Amino acid sequence: MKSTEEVKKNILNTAANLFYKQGYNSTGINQIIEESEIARASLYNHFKSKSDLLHAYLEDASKKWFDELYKYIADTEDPKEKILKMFDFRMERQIVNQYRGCPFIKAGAEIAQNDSLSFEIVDRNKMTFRDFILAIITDMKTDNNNLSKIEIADTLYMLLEGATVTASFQKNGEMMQRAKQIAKKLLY
Amino acid sequence: MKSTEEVKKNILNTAANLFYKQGYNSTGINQIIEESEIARASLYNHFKSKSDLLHAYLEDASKKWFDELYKYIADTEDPKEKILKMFDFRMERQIVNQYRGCPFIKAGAEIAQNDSLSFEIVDRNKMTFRDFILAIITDMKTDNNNLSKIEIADTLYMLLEGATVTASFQKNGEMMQRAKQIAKKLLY
DNA sequence: GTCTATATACGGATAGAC
DNA sequence: GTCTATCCGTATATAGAC
Repeated sequence: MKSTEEVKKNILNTAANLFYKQGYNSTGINQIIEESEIARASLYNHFKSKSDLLHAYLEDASKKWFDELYKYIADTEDPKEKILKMFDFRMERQIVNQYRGCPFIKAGAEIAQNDSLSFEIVDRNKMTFRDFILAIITDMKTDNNNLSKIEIADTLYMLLEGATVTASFQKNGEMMQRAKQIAKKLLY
Repeated sequence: MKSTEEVKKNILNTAANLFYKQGYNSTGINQIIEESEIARASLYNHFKSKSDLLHAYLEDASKKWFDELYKYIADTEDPKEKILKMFDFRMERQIVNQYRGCPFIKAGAEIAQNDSLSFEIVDRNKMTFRDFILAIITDMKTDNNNLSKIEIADTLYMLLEGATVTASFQKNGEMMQRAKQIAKKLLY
């Protein structure tokens, strides 16, 4: 009925949802196989361990995250508007996800200190995002002779991360709105 | 030999270390009682459940965190220097703790969505910190007529949170140093 | 490749002796 | 209040049939 590749995708999708919503450590293999409606050994056929599944999830989620971001700002031309749209992008995601916070930071916060591969994937995600912000800033005229373009990009990046993490325990988007207003003032 | 209050403190200290270093979900009751060298039922005498222990840990750690911060900046008078010392404070802690990140955000990232008490404690910790920054900024002359004092405080707060969380997956303090440089430029 | 059955360890929590 | 013994559920992972 289902191809082996579909089985794998199915497992990955189920795991992605559970890992994000419940957390990695709070999600058991049993629940994943149950909700995927596949056999236990099928999971271990496609992924050699639970942490292997975590790595696959993080890689896949990161790819999808950027795909969605690019799509979200695709028809925005003005660099400053592009930046502000990033705030909207992350705010909308947080609303949809009931302020569970950034999936990558969330995963990074609960994995063991020796799981360097997970940290690496999270780092790559965040630094790619930071570089993306910087690339947009570079295309921009700024009269902020106090901060360099790199510093502006870093500030925007940290505003976004700081605001998103704050939203995750406040369970509202107030700080994200404030961050956007600050960004607006920094840019204009 | 040991008073009942000492037993409780002992359990709390052990749990604090393990919860922060290994994570809450990765730390079992068994390990806590073993390393505390107390009996299983003694733990349940002092704390009615594992999550009760978590709440006690978060409250206690928050109190100690502010105690240490106040001590750290006690002999600094200049408001701007006080702010910069906060960056140093958090950087030093991250070095000591091998870049495990902020204990409150770390806990907030792995607890269940319905554990509202934990979120509340984390939120109180962070907003008290944000208000403390704002109080210092209020005492300050700023020529930044672009951002209001509240916005400056929010920016500094988010720079600190964003940088600390970034350090936790990069496993170095580079972004925290950058954040401090940016803060310096924002303040002077 | 997918299945079920099972191995083995540990999770949180409680009962009843002292 | 502290102790040990134990309950029951679930954890990750593997073996062997089909």
